[in-house]
Amino acid sequence: MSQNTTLKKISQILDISISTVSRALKNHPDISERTKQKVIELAAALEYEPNAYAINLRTNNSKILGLIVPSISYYFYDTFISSIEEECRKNNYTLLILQSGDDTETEISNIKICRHNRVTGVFACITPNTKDISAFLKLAESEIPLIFFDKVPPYENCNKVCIADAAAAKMAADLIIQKHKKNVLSFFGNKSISITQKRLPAFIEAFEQANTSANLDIDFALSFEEAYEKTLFYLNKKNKPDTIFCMSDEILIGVMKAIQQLQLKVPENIAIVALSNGIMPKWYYPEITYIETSGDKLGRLAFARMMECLSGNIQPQELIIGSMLVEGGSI
Amino acid sequence: MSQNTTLKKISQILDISISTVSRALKNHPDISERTKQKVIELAAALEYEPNAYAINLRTNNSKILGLIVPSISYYFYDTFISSIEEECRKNNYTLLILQSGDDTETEISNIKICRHNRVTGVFACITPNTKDISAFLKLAESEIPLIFFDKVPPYENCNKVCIADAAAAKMAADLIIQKHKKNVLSFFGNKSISITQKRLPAFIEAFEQANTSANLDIDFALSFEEAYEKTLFYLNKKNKPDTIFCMSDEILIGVMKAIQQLQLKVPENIAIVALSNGIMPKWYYPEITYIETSGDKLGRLAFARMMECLSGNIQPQELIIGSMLVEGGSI
DNA sequence: TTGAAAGCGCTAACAT
DNA sequence: ATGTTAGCGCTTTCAA
Repeated sequence: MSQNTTLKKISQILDISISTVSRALKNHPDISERTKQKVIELAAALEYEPNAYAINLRTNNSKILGLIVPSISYYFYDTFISSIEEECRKNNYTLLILQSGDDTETEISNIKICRHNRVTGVFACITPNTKDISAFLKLAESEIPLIFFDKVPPYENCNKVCIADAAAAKMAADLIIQKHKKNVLSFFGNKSISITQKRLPAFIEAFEQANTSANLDIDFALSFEEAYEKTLFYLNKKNKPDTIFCMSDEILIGVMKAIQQLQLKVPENIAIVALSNGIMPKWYYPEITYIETSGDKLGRLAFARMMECLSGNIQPQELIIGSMLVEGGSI
Repeated sequence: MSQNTTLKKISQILDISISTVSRALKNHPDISERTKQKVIELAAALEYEPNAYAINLRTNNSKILGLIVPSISYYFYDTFISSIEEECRKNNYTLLILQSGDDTETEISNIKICRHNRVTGVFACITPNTKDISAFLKLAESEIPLIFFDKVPPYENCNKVCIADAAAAKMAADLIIQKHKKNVLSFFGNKSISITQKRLPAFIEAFEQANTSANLDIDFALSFEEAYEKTLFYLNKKNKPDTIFCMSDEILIGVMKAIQQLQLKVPENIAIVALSNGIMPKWYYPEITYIETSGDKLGRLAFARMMECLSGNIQPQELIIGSMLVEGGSI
């Protein structure tokens, strides 16, 4: 029933024109109070629901925002997504969430879905395999505001919203140094993604500047399984690490599995420091000490930037959000 | 640019009528090959993208499916969502994912968003707090197919797609009995949700039927924190359990945190069995033995059922999907 | 084989 | 304060 109530129907019942009904429902000042009331009442009674498609066809404003992300779950994005969702709800936008799953073809297809649904703007976090971002840039050319977040392309001329990757990595390194750790194993993610490219050098530089005698091993893991395998390997060596740094939750999971297997005590036998949005660190005992890379704050910032773009402030900008140390008991 | 290409524009350039262009693009048999080719080429060159809003306004078919779920991440739903997404992509549907976050108001607002965007159908998993499902049922009254999945309401006359909750719980119980466990602690989730109501009695019944001398403790945990606290409590008792059953991933996380804290060896000191979609059990060492409640298969089934509803097979049905034992090393 | 025309539901400029 | 009208982009019936 609510599906069929239209302005026309209301206007016929009330024997007034369609435009009067339209105006009454929008609380237009021209319309008399009496008419307004009649219309609003009837609309409520008939459960009138404006036809979003007609509105968009007419106004060219879908009030849908697209969100393209490698994966919805487990790691960083869930808090980001939740905060964007909340903002959308507050501001009467519909959020269209699309997972690309590390697959560039699906990513392209997701961009098409955004176009097809004529989204008002797009939030995008690129997959580790994304080299060619021309399909994304075309959105921006079509005047669809585009905001990259977290894993962003190495391209200057676009909107980006990132956490302070370098600063966070440095904080982690400084913490480890300050605790006088002597043999540090640090795991980073895919070398070709922006966050690794920012975190890794900052981490190394912090150690160099500290002028410490600590040994620093750097390795990479692209999945939790790989982090697990490699951790086992390192912890079975003669000169085994006293500290492991995990660039991401994914890595943390693998490292912790290996530590469980070897029955090491944290932090007595091995110290752990991670970069995380803070959900998984609480799943372990002792809770993991981490540098918070807040998806929540990042989401709010991205949304605010989107609103700015939509209201005309189009100059590409890169925004950075700070992070902070959250102490668990793992170091 | 692609934003502005319309049938009209193409028709003007080619000096033919709009309807001919429309037909040519749809490969309508009436149109000559020559015309078709010309049109298709030009459309490609101008990056023509059909206006979904105009189509929907005309045809009343949005090809958007809504998915309303308590939470996108961490636990069961991600595999379910991914498989639905894949089916949608294959079948040219857009999936609108909406999180309710255990909040009934947000859930209602999500239903409204579905209506507003005139979705073709809705998949819904209700929150633990949802008592009143009338807003959902109204969708079905408006002839929007509605398929509940996983956590479904206690209401006969609607479509449901569930895992074999009772059978899965029985499998877990049988496994524990067969391993001659003597002191079993079992954690269940919120008593007011359907899956608990199905799993709990089946679990208990399996023990009763087995006529074992084993002691069975039943308790409930609504969050991973609660599972953690309660596990600590039970494991510090004199007569401590030799086995813990976890009804969900959420509970498993809490239980495992307590086990880490107490430095118990799995399965020597304590055995674990869970119900899970299989992602988290692999995060622990030894990997957790679980009864698979496959979100993936459930998603495919739900989608297939949706397509059936859309093609007219509207009789409410409850579909159940089997589960199976996946051995880890935790019992 | 192609074109003309109506209409989906709505908004907004232009009457009155 | 209210009505008339045109048109957003598309599909589809009817006509040629």
